[in-house]
Amino acid sequence: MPKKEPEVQNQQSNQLTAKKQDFSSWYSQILSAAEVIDKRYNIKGMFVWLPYGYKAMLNIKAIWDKLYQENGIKEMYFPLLIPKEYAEINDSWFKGFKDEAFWVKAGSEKKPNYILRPTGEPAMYPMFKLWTRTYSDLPIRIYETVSSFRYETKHTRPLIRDREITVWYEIHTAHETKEESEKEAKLHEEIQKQIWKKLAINPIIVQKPGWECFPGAIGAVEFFNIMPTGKIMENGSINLLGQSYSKKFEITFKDKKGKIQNPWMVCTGNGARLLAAVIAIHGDDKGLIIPPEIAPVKIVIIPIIFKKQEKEIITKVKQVQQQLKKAGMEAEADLGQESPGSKFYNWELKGVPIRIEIGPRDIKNKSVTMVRRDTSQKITVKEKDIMTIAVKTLADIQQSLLKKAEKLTQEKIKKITNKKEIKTAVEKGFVVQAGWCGSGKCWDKVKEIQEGIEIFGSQQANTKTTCIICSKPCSQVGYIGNTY
RNA sequence: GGGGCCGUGGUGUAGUUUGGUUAGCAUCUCAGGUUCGGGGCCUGGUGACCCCGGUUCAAAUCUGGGCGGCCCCA
Repeated sequence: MPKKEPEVQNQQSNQLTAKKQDFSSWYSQILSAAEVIDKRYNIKGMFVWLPYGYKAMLNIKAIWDKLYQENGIKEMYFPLLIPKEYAEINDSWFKGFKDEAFWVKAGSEKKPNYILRPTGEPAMYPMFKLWTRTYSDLPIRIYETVSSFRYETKHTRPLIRDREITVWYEIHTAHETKEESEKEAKLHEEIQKQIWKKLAINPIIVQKPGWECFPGAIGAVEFFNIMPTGKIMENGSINLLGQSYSKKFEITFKDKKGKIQNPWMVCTGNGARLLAAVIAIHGDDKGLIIPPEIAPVKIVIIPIIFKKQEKEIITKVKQVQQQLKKAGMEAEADLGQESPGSKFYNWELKGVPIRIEIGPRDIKNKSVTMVRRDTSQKITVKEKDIMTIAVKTLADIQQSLLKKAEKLTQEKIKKITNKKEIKTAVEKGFVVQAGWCGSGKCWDKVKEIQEGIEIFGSQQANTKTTCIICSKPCSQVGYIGNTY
């Protein structure tokens, strides 16, 4: 039996593994250390959301709720159980999911008759069929936030690939015309861009190759993040379903001329991966860095207590907290017994954007000490200026996080023109951008380079270019990388 | 689908090769005291060998099976 290697990076249990050294370990440790989730629930791929992490997630949910509802998309709720007969309507769907679904058996039944929803279509579309009779019943534009369940045998990773996909929203719409559905899809692209802005992340937005879309779909736009490892993570897609699903599920309407038609459909969705991206992209060796727009606690106030002035200091801490709270800012005062240094470390782990320290020195000067989580910059702020400076600093943190994330992404994209360079570039942790003619032939050739490497999407090129594989002139670029 | 590694207090681990003392350490937690401008210190306390068999005077250690976790390859 080989002797176990001592875990060097874990000698001090309070210390995170360096993010650059081993991203996987860092990610895993930080989820527990920052109290995002508790992974010890005894089903692979399922975990417990802890209050702090769940609040961050729900703050993201609040963003999508607001944006979708403002745009007239209504929230609904469908049952988690899908009856077998609904699932069987779409045979290709059923074939794909029946072995990777959780089947549910009622007490006395011999065989399971229900599936825990792996996706929403078979729960929703039979109802769409009932609701749709004439063109005036359209459009249908609805969404729900719900869990999805997939019995994945591949290895799971919290918030990224789970067996219960939690806090997941999915939007389904049905329209009279193709044009209308395309307009809807465009709207969703804009809405998702706005969500990403609140997360201070700039994703790569690409057109998905047709053959990679849902069967029968006519196209899809996908959002990707480049992870610190250089691997790419799909993070949201907008699918133009065409009429394939409405035909399968026999959703029909009478148009203005009385002719029976199938509506054009769009679906899109996302969930906890949004938070995973925030954690993975903004976090550093000290812990999380949560963008102010979604931070569960925006400001933490820590008293620096000296015996003689204890009361005075605590009073001021509470006073400042009240002042911030009145202005609608989530501020927490940490009055615990640990030493200040220990509190600093803990709140940095949790990624609270601003820390305010109040000690004897501050009392004397009628000021507070303010520290930014992202830059560790420390400033002294006069008491009367706390609000203004805090608001300004939070906005500034949001901005500079976005800039930093954008820079990181750009640095990881390598533009190349020689196909021989693809493999080495990807192995070095780059995402490759190169001309691509759009053909399946050349797509296959890229896939053949190495297991895992593929063109995951394309964009219109700024200038004319040539395909990296077949050298034909073309006007689009493909993104090549190693998928998560 | 194929292969490898591993299950010890809440967490991270030592001990397993060669069976044998009260299962060690750190951290967390609890009580008390003393501290407090970057993980303070002292004293005391609670808490563990994944499950079921087998071998043996004796099993965390060897062995069979189960369950669970991690990793690699297709």
